[in-house]
Amino acid sequence: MPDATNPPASVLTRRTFRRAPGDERRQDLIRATLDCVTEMGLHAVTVREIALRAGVTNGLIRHYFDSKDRMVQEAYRATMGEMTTLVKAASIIAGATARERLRRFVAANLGAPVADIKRLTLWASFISMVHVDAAMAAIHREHYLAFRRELEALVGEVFVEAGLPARKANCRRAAIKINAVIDGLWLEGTLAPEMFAKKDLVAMGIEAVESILGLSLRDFRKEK
Amino acid sequence: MPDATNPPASVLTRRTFRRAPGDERRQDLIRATLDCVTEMGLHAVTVREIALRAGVTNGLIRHYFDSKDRMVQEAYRATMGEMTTLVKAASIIAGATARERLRRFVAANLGAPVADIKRLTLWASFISMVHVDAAMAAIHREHYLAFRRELEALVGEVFVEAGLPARKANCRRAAIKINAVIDGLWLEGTLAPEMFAKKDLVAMGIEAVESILGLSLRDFRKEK
DNA sequence: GCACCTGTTATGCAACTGTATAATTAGCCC
DNA sequence: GGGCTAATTATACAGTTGCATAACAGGTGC
Repeated sequence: MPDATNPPASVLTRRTFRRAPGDERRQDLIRATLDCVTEMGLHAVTVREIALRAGVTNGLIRHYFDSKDRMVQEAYRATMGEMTTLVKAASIIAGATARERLRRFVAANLGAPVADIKRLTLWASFISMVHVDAAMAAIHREHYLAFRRELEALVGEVFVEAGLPARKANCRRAAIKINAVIDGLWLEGTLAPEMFAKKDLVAMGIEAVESILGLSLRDFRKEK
Repeated sequence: MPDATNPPASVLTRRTFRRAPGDERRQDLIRATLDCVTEMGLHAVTVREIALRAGVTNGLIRHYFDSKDRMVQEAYRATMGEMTTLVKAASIIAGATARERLRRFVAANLGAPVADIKRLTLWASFISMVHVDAAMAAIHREHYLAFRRELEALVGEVFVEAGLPARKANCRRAAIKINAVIDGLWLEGTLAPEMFAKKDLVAMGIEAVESILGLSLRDFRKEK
């Protein structure tokens, strides 16, 4: 099966290759896995297709992962971690008020590159495994809790900043509701993007969060 | 492969069968498909397993469906229709106020049998196909719009009942937000059921909807 | 009770699947 | 520059997959 990088040369030559340093190859394989799930759906993913996309032969996969299932689990972990990183990067800015950070948190979740149909396809594929595969369930749980904990802390700061009591039970309740709004709008907006202007989606998210918290998220210090 | 209902008898006897009337067999096959997706995940579903569960031989599937993909699509349509029916049945009650009906609508979405991990597994499996399969995208769109249209109408009635202006744009915006809250809480509560008391989830849903609408959903006529 | 239609079974096939294994070779250390 | 190690290729294998086809038989109409 000669390709551009490996011309047939002589009939009996082996394909040339390079040894990838560090865990570069591992990353490539995970990335290829995610691409496959995105484009073909989890049900159609095969180790051969993954290897093809990563530019290696299929035997190599078993050198890096115990099994195909294990590789898919790692891919799940990777994609969730990526989303968390993206949202954190967008919302953690020095010197900003809690309100401003919460607003950015919401906006980051509902805008590019998080609100993306490929990402949603990955997410749904993996979520569909939670009931079937205990390892996937554990990964889900881990990331859900981290997400909500972060949101809960942010809500607490917002309450304090507004001079309101920040009782833990209240923060948790609010965080659960806000988490729901974010997830739901992310789904709606990503699955039917032509039905929402991007800014509208973010605006609705912020409005809904304001309603739930019972206070404005506008940053008066900055916005005059 | 003899089983209980078809003992080997003589070595050369054919398995007995009955001709199912109407579309009974079709329904059986769809139900079997849904069971398979629920228990094994979409990626592991095979026509043989489906046939086994439906109590027929695998060749029969092609007699009812053009292909496995087509059968999965029909199963998607069926499961979404079922959820819609369940929610409608719970919220359409004669003589109730719009507020009461909206409250029931929310409760029906967040309680059994809609908030169920098996149902969520089905839903996620199918959603993961929306980006890959145009037919699945069409089915999703159809049901999403029906759901939101229903919710939009209900919100309009609630506004009117409360003596507020029910402008279409406002109703739509509110419906989108409420839809998001319902979807999000449904996800959270179903994926991590041990973290929420059932009544709590419904209570949070109703609270959030009340915040978004800016009015109470308590039915004063009935509740004293 | 016979014939006919079609729902149903039985069987086969070629392609594909995940994984195991052995042979190769790239790159590093001395 | 000559090994040594392990990353990588190549190949094989047994089981599975969706689908096609032909034979069969349940039920209906007469």
